[in-house]
Amino acid sequence: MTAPLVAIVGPTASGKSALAVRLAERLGGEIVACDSTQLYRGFDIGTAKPSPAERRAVRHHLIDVLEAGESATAGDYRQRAITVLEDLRRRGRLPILTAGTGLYLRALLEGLADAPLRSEVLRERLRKSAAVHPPGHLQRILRKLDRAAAERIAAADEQKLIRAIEICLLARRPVSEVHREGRAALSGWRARKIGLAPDRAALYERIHARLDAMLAAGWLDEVRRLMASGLPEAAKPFDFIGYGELRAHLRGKMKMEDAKSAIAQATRRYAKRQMAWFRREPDVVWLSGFGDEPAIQQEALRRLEALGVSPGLNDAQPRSV
RNA sequence: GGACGGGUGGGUGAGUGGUUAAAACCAGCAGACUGUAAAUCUGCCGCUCCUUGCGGGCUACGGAGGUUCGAAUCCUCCCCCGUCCA
Repeated sequence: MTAPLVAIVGPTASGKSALAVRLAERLGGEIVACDSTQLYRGFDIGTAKPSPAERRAVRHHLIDVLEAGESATAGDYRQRAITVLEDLRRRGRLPILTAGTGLYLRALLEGLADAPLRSEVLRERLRKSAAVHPPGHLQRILRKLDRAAAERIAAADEQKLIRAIEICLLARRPVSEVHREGRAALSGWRARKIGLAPDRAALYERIHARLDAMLAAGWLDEVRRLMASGLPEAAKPFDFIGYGELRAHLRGKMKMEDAKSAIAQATRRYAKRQMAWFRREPDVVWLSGFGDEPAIQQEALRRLEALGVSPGLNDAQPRSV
């Protein structure tokens, strides 16, 4: 017995939240954020969390579930999401994922390999060792552990090399082998994916307009408050787009004008990376427009209906597995 | 009017006779990515042709001439910008 699940994918500022709310109201659904930044409590404006009004209108999940000091992982996200999905299934509600973080969506839908969790101790050792050795050190280590994996990862990609070495060492066998054993895809659900693909120039305009709106909504005060709250300097969410720049500005290290253009630029690049990722996502029904446009919302509803997702039917559709 | 300094590819900016379509950085474009993913990394980045090659042709370092086998690099004049002196 499988039930439908809707996933809305698309770049930042493409209107995923607005579309999700609309679909949830029409289809009897609840929203499950699939976004690595909205997980964090307190970082609200810059991560473009759904508005209080939207959150009142429709129930949202997996927003504000972590403290700033904690750090999210794809595996952890998957666990939490599965728990939420089971709850929705029990209550006969349609899950609507708003997916900005491609890796998390993939981790949920396709699963992750049964690989060891990250070890901060080991990572720290590797990082230190890389710092005192000539370039290419990590790749040489990985080459000894797993030649194929070493060839796939660029010598400069310290982050991925460390993860690969970590898996080899902790699992006591090559990463390639661990990955080859496959991953446990999500079962019991049929994912129906809607992709938002607005015109590039229009998207960039939205990004700029949204940045102004975020600042007008008090983003800077939010950052000031977060800084004053005693969070560690290195807290993960300060790496999110905008938070670092605004913090630098508040410390007098960056002019507001420069901070703004840096934020806009980082956001545009982020949007591009999201588009590159989602282009490869299988079985996406692409709509060329923004999720808050009525025409796009109508089209999304039509297409979902064609895929067997309709109002009132979601908990009643018999399915052969 | 005079004395210097400077004008380089979308931007910043190296380069002072040949291995230079021109360093580097930024921007831009494309891409990779199975536990940091709003992260991390890679490629391309004057135009054009093809047999896609450490391939051919064309255009390019303010403008016009000149020197030279060869010039972004040297010379002459002109234009523009900056600083200083009148």
